[in-house]
Amino acid sequence: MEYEQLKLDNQLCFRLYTAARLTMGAYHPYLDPLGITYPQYLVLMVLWEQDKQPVNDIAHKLFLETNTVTPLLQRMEKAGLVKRTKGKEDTRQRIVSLTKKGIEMREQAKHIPECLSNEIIQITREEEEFVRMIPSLDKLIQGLKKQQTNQKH
Amino acid sequence: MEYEQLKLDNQLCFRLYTAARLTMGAYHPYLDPLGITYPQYLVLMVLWEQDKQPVNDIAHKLFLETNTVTPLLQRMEKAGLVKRTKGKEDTRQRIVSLTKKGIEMREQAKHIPECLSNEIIQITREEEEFVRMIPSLDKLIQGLKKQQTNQKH
DNA sequence: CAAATTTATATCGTTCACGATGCAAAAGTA
DNA sequence: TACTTTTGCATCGTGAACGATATAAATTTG
Repeated sequence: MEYEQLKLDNQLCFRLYTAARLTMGAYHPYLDPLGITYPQYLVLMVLWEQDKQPVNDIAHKLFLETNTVTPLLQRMEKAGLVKRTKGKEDTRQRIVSLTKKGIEMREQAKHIPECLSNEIIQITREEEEFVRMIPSLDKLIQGLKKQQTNQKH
Repeated sequence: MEYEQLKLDNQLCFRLYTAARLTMGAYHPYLDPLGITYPQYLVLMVLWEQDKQPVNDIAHKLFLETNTVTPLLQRMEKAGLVKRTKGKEDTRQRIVSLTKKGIEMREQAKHIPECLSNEIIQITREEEEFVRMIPSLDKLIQGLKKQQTNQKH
């Protein structure tokens, strides 16, 4: 079986890729009414935890590149969720802060994590094994992140 | 802690999303020389396993929508990897088949899965716990897929 | 202090991903 | 057989994701 490994069935990455897409899809019923996308929801969670952050910090916390986050923030600014102001000590920075609308959305989003986890329990009849995946995923993420930032030089 | 669950740290989906992106990134050093992307690699794996499939079958095996796969295949056709011919019994179908170039690429790609799994082992110093994630991810994928196809009516 | 380098962000081009819509062929129905 | 519905694929528009590149401000260096 020379090509046995080249089968979809045997591949972890394909499963991660698919699981991530479908899980993001599961957020649709909750995010559509708020008029936001999943990546925008991630940005909001970062800002709800700590308001007024430069683009770089947000990107770093989401493991995204700034050239992904910048247009994302521009769309969110157009939607009235955030403001982007020039930094005071460092004028190269853009400090991103929540608008009233962005702050208030936290209240509406409060129950989303619980809803999602309930859905996953209902779908899979098992929560424990997903909680158990978390440390493994973290290890993978940290390792890949380190590896890939090293590769850039 | 009213908003405790609205923290990135507590979310499985964010980890899946990030792990999937970074893992796809880990394929870059192997796929760039072949001139293909990760989703194109997935399509090739589907066709290597069984040549001459309609668009719908490919999309279904990858858990993607046909309106994602169609442009993907068009790009792959332009790159000379696949041919798309009209179906004979059902002329609505487009049968996708590998070209010589597409077939030959299998030989060059043969070692990619092994390389990737070696990298993950090296990065995380542990393979077992990732292998253990596979059934959980499959359960999640199957459950979400069923749920989301039901939701469409 | 001037020049070179680094840093923070933005812009551009390409590829996904997918909802909405369109269209022609096939299948089901009156 | 005519009509309706379904199916298979394509097109369009929007929003990511990211490599490459640009630009201005800060930092380092000579």
